[in-house]
Amino acid sequence: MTINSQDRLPSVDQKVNNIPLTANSMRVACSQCNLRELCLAVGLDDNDLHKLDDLVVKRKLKRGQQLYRAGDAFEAIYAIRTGFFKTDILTEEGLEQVTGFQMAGEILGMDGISNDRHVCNATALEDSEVCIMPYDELEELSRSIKSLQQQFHKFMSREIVRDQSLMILLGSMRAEERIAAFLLNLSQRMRLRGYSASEFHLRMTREEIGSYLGLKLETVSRAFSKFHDEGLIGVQQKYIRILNADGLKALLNHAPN
Amino acid sequence: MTINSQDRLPSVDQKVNNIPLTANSMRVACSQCNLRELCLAVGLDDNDLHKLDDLVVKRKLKRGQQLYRAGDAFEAIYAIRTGFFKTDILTEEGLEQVTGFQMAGEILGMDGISNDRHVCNATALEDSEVCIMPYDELEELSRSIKSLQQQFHKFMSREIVRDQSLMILLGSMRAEERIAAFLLNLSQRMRLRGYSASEFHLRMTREEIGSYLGLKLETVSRAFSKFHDEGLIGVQQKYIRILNADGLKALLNHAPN
DNA sequence: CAAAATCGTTGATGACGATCAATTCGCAAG
DNA sequence: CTTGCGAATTGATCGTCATCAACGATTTTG
Repeated sequence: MTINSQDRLPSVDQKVNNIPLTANSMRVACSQCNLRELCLAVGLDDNDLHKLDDLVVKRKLKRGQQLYRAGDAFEAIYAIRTGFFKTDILTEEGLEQVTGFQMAGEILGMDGISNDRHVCNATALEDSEVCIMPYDELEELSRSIKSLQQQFHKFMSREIVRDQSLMILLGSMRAEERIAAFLLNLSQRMRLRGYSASEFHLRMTREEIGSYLGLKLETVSRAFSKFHDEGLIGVQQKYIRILNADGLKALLNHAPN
Repeated sequence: MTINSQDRLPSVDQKVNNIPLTANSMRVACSQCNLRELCLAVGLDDNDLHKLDDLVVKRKLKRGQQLYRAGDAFEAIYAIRTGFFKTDILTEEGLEQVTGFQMAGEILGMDGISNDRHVCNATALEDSEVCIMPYDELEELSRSIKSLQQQFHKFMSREIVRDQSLMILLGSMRAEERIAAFLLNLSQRMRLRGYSASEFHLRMTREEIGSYLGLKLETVSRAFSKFHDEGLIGVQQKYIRILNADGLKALLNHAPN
């Protein structure tokens, strides 16, 4: 959680959005990205896709590196090409609160638009690659490309809806329901990306899951063990198998409160 | 909570965005609105302001009327001119979960952009007036007016940030901290609008506050009573006076967990 | 490979807030 | 004025999850 100067790339030579164009940050073509159906590029024709290409730059991050930090000047939003991230906020008392986990095709950084500064930290939980989209250029381009504008607005709105689902989870579900919902959500997002929905590696710790769900790590661990005993899931540390998805879903419905 | 057919305006004559242009829904000038510094119109010059005027229509709602419902087709976003609203979602089990309280100058409806349908209900908690901004026209106009585009993006981003603050509240604060934070937030927003920050009427019930904060109504009531006994606030039903704002703030800081 | 550190599991106990219940208050309608 | 109803308050009890603590497993580091 301490700030490591290595997390930041040195400032040299040619730069795009303050990131040097070196081996780990280079031009990339949206037109050839296999995520373009998940990403901002949805629905763009070839011509427009090339315009988007012109403003996108790639950057690689090692596990543990931060993409941006709370307080950083807001310059760009980021589309995840590969890898896995968490976003978190340090509360007044210095406690970390995780606000989300993001995977390929999802957009990071939109929280920064409101005040020209990021309000949360974004950290790679595994080696990852993002597309940097300088915000002022994106704004300009989206004034001339209607479907880009629409897509961008949909992404922002989706973030709002996502946050509200989490509010409901935090405000009305009990511990085991939250965990079940969390696992099902992850599973669903894996499926959407063509990965197995029934087995995957968690990239985050129990503590991070707990922080995200408003629970303590012990509670998360206990719920995993209980689900395991009931044959709902298989658990081996971070390797999870969903054995009975319907059983998990059943936990969500008849909430006692 | 039941759906009352009176809530919907009848369909007659000339209509804008499916709302008839009658006494309670008429044209209005952003250029002369005293909220324009809070609203989407921030930073527009006179010329652009008039273009915005052309697409905005006003609508009045009585207390208890719904502006839109979950599942409704998304057609417009709404700026509150006067009054007070709540947004809520009905969970699977039929429980109401309040997702926000909105007052003059705030924007409603942005959740609908992502799927072309609203995901929550918006209900007037007192007689209110909103500006209807048809979304496709707003999108088009914001392609030609840069500062409108920027302002709109900031509003969406602000909504994301707001939701995340609430996630932190729900995920990490105890009951009394939540209530204190809630009162201070309301107070702050009243001040911003030129009202007294130290005394105001709550427009929502204890149950709605509880739903918003992830608490039961009894817990809300008890916290109010306790704060009252400690001289932090004055409480007479829905009439609240903030007697010791610093005392309330102090509750937020040294959180035991 | 050993040592250290991080992460995860499990048990025992207790606190916070939910739940159940009774009463009071305020307001609208008859 | 009375009646009725929703909203709010207050008390008593209970359940869920946090906390404290010990141990085990896994990964990292020198």
